[in-house]
Amino acid sequence: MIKKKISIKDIAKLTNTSITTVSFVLNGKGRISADIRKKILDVALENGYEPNRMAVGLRTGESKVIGLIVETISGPFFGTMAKVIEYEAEKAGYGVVYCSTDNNIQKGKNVIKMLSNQLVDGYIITPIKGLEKEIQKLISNEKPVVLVDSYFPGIDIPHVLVDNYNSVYQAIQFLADSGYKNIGFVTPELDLVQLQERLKGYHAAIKANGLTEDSEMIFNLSYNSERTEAVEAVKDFLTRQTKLDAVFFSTNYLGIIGLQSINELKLKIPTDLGVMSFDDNELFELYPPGITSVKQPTYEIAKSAIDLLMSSLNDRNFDVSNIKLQIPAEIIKRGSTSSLT
Amino acid sequence: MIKKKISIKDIAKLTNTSITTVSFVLNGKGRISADIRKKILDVALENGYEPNRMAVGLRTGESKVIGLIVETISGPFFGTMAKVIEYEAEKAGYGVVYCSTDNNIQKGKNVIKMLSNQLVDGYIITPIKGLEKEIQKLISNEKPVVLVDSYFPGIDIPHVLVDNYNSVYQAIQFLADSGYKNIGFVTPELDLVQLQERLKGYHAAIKANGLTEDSEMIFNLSYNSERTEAVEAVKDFLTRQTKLDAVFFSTNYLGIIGLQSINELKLKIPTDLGVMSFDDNELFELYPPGITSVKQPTYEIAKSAIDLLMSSLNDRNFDVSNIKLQIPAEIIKRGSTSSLT
DNA sequence: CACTTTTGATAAAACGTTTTATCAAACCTT
DNA sequence: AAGGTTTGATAAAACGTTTTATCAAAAGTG
Repeated sequence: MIKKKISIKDIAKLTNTSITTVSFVLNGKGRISADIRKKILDVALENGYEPNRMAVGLRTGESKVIGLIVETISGPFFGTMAKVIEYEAEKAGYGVVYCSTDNNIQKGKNVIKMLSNQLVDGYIITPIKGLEKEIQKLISNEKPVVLVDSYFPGIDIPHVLVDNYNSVYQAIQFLADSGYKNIGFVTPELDLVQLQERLKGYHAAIKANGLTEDSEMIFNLSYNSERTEAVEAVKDFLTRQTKLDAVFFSTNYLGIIGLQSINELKLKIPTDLGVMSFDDNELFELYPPGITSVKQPTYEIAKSAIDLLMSSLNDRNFDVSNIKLQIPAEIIKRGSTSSLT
Repeated sequence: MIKKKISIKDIAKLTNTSITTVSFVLNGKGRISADIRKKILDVALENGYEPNRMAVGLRTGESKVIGLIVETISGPFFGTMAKVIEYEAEKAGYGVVYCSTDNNIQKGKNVIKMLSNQLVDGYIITPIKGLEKEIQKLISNEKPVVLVDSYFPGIDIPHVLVDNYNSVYQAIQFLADSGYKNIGFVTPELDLVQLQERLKGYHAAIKANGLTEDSEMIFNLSYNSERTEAVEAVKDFLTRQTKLDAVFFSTNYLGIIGLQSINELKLKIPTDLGVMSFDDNELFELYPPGITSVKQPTYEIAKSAIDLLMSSLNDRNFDVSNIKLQIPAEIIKRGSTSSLT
């Protein structure tokens, strides 16, 4: 019952032709008469022929697989990202492999090494500091790379991400317009450009609106802490900074931590405290009274990234190294920021 | 600057040995003297040699990649699943490719076809009706398969999933013990065994506790409806069935829809209505007053599945076809089911 | 010392493709 | 009809491994 996979050689035998002829027909190359062509195509279809990817890969040096290296494989950002990329890749005849770095440099290096053994034709990567060399090596080995969600300042690698600075600026502006005066900022203690830019956006908007500036109102949360510890830390921050009338969480994960903290402190949103978070999610939509958020254009980011990658894959001397997209975010207004109404 | 990848042949040349010798040393096979061995190893390390997976795959017929085919690539079930499998696979020197079926038979077939071209050595699949033939073909082609989350009744393919029947039975039992008498059941109109078993568990527990039995209290929600439609449908159901004092949602997704419906109807949980859902998630934890849920042992399921797959991969004539694991779930008790306190 | 056995190393085939170079036959030219 | 050109088909090499079969030299045997 074990049916051996049929090969190009078998088809040649079955049709009294040569391997070359079969290959030509199947790939639409060479010049083969219509009747032989038909005969071969028929036999191939009949026997459900599928080329051996390994052999093709070995011969052509292409795997028709792209690698998606992401910070963490759970999370809504990854979800849509993966879906879009999978869909687009499939249309172009590519498969997708996913890997996660978990914000760990060593793991990132391993993952890249593993994928780079001719396993993958191109990469979409959410980069983290420390991986600059490895990623540049990929590029110098002719493997196209597109970064998403972050980038390496000063290094010319194409990337596409949300406009962190301006979206946070507008978020804080929105809070200011809503009447908040003392706006706190909670951010993870991670050395990532995108976080720094969010912070810059915050600073700029605070200054521009003449709101309270106080470094005490900015809280750097240690990234490694357990969830419960993190909640405690945020609670601690919120109880210390009693003057706050609103708080902005710079990441999705932190926003959730924040909600839990606020809930445990029995603070009322938005009357005791206005709340806004970066990166929308389902919880923010449903959690009463609805949490105002900065919604990343995840679909657009993913789509641009895969399009970019496909372009470099299809046209090897199409220089993409200077393509740097920053896509505006959308502010989703919900009940958590309307203390005045 | 483009450094060509070094091959076994290059190493042979560099060390004045033969290809065979290098291969033997690198794979710990054959018998090679210690000094030659050292020389080869040194050169290999120095030049960062990595075998060409394509060539190895072509020669050995193994790709060292396993395929994970899942219903949907977002969602918390997939998240942990992927993480565990990735981790365990990597330990054993395997990579992982992910694909989703989106509950669509045709897409499932495509995905399997794509992976089966010698691209993948083994599969972990969340099966859907209609894929029986394709999956059996994989097995008869010597590719190990482990099903998760569901299975094909009457077909001997190893699988591991939560004990749907008993966990829902216990859930309803818990609701009964909490004093609820008129318990509704909302389930997607999908022809999946696991859903049928959840429904059976419901029926059995209702009967065993002498609670109100009424087919009107069971609501089959059309799966294809848009989210807003789904919410309207559930709202409609809840307003029609005024006698309900509690409702059980048979899937995570439905639980969320349910929460939104209940919220829009301005019903109070748990005083107006007790709420419980299958499959825990972050929203249920944080959404006030906390939603009681049946928490799937996702980690255990994933771990068992990958262990099983690895066993069949490592020992080809180890018969796993009769391994059928049903792992108990845990009931997470929260505020949504305590109207009496 | 003449032989068998063990040791250490290798040549060569095979895996299934793609592609280049080649070639005979058929078709045009004039 | 001789030369040139197009057409249709193929042989063979190559991609980078693994593995079987082979073999010379070294070591063991009586």
